[in-house]
Amino acid sequence: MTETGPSRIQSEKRAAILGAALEVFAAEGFRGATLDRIAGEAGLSKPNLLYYFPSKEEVHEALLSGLLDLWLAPLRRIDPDGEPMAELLGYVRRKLALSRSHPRESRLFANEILQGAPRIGPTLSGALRDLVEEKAQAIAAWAETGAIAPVDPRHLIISVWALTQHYADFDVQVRAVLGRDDPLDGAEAHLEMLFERLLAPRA
Amino acid sequence: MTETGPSRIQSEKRAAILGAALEVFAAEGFRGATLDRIAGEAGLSKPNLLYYFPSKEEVHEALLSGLLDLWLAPLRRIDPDGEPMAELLGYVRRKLALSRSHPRESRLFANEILQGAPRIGPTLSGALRDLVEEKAQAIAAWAETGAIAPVDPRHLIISVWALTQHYADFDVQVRAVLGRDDPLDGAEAHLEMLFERLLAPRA
DNA sequence: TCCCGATTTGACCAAAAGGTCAAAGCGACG
DNA sequence: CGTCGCTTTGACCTTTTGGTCAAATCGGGA
Repeated sequence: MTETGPSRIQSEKRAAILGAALEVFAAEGFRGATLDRIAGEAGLSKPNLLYYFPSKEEVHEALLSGLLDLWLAPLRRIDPDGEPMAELLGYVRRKLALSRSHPRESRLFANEILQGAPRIGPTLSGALRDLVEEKAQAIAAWAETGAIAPVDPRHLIISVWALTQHYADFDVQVRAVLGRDDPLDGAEAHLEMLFERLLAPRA
Repeated sequence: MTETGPSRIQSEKRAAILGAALEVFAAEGFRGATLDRIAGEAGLSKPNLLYYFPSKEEVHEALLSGLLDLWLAPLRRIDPDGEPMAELLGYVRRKLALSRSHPRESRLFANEILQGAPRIGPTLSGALRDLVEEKAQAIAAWAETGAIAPVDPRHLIISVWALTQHYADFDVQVRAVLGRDDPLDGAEAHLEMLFERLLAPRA
């Protein structure tokens, strides 16, 4: 009964495929991506790719599952018992860091949402909604005590998503406007200031 | 030499095609969209569509050209000689209104940028960049006089884009979280407040 | 070294998709 | 009401693409 995990070559090839697929799906969307291109970028042939994943759909699925977890981790780490301002600014910082470190994941997610979330729709109105509701409660409580200025907690969260993800998803446009090497540098200071001003308790 | 414009039927069919194409390109991206679907949605056959436009590329091109103009109109209307706070809040309001009235255009644009702006790339680093630079100057001047709080003008503009477009592009996600009929209603108040707090002159 | 299962590949298939074309249909104007 | 040009269509072509399969190759343990 010795459970044999996937062989070394299995994990390596599967990882290579997922890496290439992330690149291609993020850049072209699901329908625009081709197995040939993914296989080529992963350094193997199409039939070989199909040996590791039964279909294009399943490759995509493998990427998407788990993505939401990664994506929501920063929000999840908000601690209702922490110092409100620090918690929220920390959230913004973590989310922006994620955009910088995982731009392809961001674009993969953006593609899925843009297309109407055909594959993760249910999760959105399930787990996602629940998590947002939970954290919104905490934020609302903070606002009530006056620890932060009054805000609509849900729209606040949406604002964090919009502002941080934009730098990854609209990278080319941001670069065209800023013409800088790493636009994320300036973004960090800007966003920190933005949320400080937005949330600073009123006198 | 009586110039005969396009016949009534010509304009009608071309408009129908562009409408359908906007819908499909926005939802599926360029490569994901098919001529059959566009033709079907426009109420004609594929060869008939090809009678009005020489190729899929040209349909897409027709949509994209002019889109940037529409998209940048709100920014263009910022008046350097106007009242700073009113100008900027007016800009936000106009941009959000555009997201509400033209969600498909927003998604078409998002798709193009996500895919690396293969078709409007040059315009981005040309006309777009120039316009942003021009308006950034005005905003910087306002900040200098203390009429608004100090901000990085370019990142401010990017923030407006991110926040307003997000409501159109990520519509399904926003709806999943808010569960409301029209999320844009709450958004307007929220964004107005956000930018007021961000830009209100310091004491 | 030999063997057997894991891995890889070239050839192939069917469906989808962009595009062409000649012929048929239609409509406005003389 | 007949004609001529604008419009529409079905049939067809080629390329691309997701996927299959049998055969070949590889690689590590006995």
